[in-house]
Amino acid sequence: MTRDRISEAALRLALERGPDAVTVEEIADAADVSPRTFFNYFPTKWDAIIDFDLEGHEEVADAIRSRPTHEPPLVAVREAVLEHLGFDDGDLHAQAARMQLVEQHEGLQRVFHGCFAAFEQLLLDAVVARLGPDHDPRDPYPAVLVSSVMSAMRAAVHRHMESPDGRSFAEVAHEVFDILAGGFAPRSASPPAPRSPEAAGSARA
Amino acid sequence: MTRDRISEAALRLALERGPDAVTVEEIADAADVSPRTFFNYFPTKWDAIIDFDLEGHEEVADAIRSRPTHEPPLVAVREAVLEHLGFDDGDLHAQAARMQLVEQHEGLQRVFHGCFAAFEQLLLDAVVARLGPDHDPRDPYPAVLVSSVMSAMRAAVHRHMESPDGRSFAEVAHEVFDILAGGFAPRSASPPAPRSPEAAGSARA
DNA sequence: TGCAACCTTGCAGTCACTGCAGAGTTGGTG
DNA sequence: CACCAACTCTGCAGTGACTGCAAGGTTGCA
Repeated sequence: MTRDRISEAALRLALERGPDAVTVEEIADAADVSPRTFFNYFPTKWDAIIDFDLEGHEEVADAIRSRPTHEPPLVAVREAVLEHLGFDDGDLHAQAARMQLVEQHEGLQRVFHGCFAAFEQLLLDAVVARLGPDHDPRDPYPAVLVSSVMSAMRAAVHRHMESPDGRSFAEVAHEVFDILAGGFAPRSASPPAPRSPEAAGSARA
Repeated sequence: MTRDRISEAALRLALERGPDAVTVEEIADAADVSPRTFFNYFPTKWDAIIDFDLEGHEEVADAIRSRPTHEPPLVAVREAVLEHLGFDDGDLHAQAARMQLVEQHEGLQRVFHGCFAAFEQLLLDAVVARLGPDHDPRDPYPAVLVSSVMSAMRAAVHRHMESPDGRSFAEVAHEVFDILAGGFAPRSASPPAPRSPEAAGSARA
């Protein structure tokens, strides 16, 4: 909870004055801890603002591992991600604020991408595990798959943040997964392709 | 050339002692400049080690813009990237050293991903431009496409660095693009799918 | 000779971040 | 109650990254 107080104060102050205009000392003050304590919880100022927590994400990796082995990798990842990353609106609101900051600030962008990369590594391990020990470790397929999924999720989050047009996050996420699964085939029209009901639950059917 | 001397010294020293054990002052000394001059060329120590230069990459973006408009976006990006990112072995050798550092060091990883993201933005702008002004700006397709291509390139670079088994970088790059174009379809076997000659030059044919 | 543009530098200062060692709780054990 | 171990928080001192400013040197051009 000390951790939460710190990251909360960090985000709030960063939003108020901009990330660069906030010092660690001020964040620590606002969170009622000493500057030294700040660094017991976060390695850098940027990490406190982003407050990326990998613990919840390990569930996703576990979910990938426990999907039926006959499933194509993309489907397994898709289902695991969509099931366990069920962003509720509360999350989304805080995340939206962070996103806005991240977009504007290069230092934050770097940290943000780094955090995503850490998550990516978790997923990659899971996908590789699914493929079995006799799979060629030099095969770039799993890495490309996982990276692309992460990219797609990033795009979905952005897309959902920037223009709140009523579409749920799940809808956008499904759309981007369809783009991946379709091999980036050119679409006839730009408006979001309506998804057939059975496609939504394809892997479960 | 001052810039080159600095980044060269930075990379060399970082390789010798590890990135954390090198100070800006030492790098500046090794490059025969003052520490202050160092910061005239690079905003941070990590940037000097990575020395990511966007200028060359704008060519790729231009190439995307000038591909025939009837080409599917993925093909246009693929051809533009493969044509202009023709890593020669000299580049690859220096890059390999950097990669090795980046893998081991989290701070460097962050900067590295940030640089890639900047490149990504260039490509994204180009792809969007190709789609024309009447394209729905909220369509996540271009972002997903470009991100995935970048992911694939990263994977290709890693793959090519880690296990030098004689395959050229172009071969690996083609393979990862095929993975994207195939919608991540499960492959029957893991060994790298042999590519037919005409597929290699597909878009040019 | 003088001027303008550019590169380089020193200086002073702020702030991020670290290792260490001590102080304060808390909870369990004799 | 006395004792101890574990944990959290804190102060301090120190290193090093990074910035703004103002000055010196060099080049090239009128």
